[in-house]
Amino acid sequence: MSDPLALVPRRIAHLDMDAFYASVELLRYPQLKGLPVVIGGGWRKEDEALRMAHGHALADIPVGAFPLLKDYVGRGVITTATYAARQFGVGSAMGLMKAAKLCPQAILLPVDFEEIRRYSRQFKTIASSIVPQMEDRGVDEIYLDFTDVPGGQREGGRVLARLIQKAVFDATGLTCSVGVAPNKLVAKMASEFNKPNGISIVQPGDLQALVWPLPCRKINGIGPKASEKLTGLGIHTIGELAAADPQWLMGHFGKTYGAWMFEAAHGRDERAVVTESEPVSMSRETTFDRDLHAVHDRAELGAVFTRLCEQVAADLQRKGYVGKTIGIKLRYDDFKIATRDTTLPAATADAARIRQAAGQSLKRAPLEKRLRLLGVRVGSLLKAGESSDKNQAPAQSVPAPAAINSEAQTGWLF
DNA sequence: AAGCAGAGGTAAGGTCTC
DNA sequence: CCAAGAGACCTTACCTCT
Repeated sequence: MSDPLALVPRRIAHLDMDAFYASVELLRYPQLKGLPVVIGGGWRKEDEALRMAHGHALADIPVGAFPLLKDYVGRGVITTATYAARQFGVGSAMGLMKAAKLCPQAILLPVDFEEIRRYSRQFKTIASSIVPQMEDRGVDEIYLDFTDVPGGQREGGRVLARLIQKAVFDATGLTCSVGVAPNKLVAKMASEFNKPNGISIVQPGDLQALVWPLPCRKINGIGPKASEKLTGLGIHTIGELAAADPQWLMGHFGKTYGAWMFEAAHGRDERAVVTESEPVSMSRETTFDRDLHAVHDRAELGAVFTRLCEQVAADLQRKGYVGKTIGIKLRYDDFKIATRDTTLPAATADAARIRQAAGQSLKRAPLEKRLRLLGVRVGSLLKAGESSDKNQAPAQSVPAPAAINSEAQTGWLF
């Protein structure tokens, strides 16, 4: 695919569904169109009531019957906000309490994961039926390789992008934005240029005009930390980053990351569109309603801990994986995070074994401060069928049976 | 016997993404 | 006094084996 001798230059598209979670809800509740709506938070009684009480005619539920952001109590964040809500300054990842101050009258709906997955599958099926080289990038995004698709080069990819947009809309009623560029990096940026329901085409020569004026943060891979550090070094735009000395960047950001940044600023990216991949880890985590203390709230914590292990075990079994690195994650009341891992001699998907190993991990973490979040992760995954035959390994860190007993003696339920 | 280099594993922390 | 959940990947440190 990424044949360097290819006669035709690559044309890569990035497709991003517009305000996906919110748009899916608007399909059910068209009466909310144009109003500030945010999706997020946890499950609440009134949400269930909303859907049950009015049952079959969702579109007839009066706007006044919907729960409002200002009435929310809890620790959730916003997953998606409609464009009307974004006018008020609320947006993804913002705490709901903070958002309620900015836009109290916004309607708040919970995420309906089943519905989201349904539409997600639907738009991906449509897109891949037109462009088979599709890379799944989560629930609302994909990359498509236009290069070898007949007509994929026409107008730089605009014709094909338009076709896909229309097909997705006809099948789902949802709009998306598409960027087409010589590679994934630039296509990803381009899909943002014309949101919502837009298409933007970037040719190699357009980099200077379209990309260089943007802040470095727009590069997928430069997050808040790196962005902040760049600003401190006097680099604000991608153009400035491109003009920086690569050696100097490597000095400040490390060899790998510094070199990558420089390449990215020049719009260079050779990554292929990857049509399939295996998961590396699976995890479950939860934030408590209130901060818990390991000693004082021992029982509550133990119950949550067991449930997380059962959930992750069920996830593994359902998807047919086993794993041997069992980890826990803690977030303390000060938001600091601690993780601990234990590697088992053999991969497992058994809740009790995961629980036991996770307990080993947890015992090694500091438990003085109050806890806000607890998580359980299983890594080093293998397909459940294939036993890990080779690499039965030194088995160094096997928790000895004695450790299990001593654990029982401590009375500490982990 | 001791030391070193390289490979590979493991553990912990951090960053980034949607 | 706000700030979810799930997952990927990177760096650093340390260990063991050869």
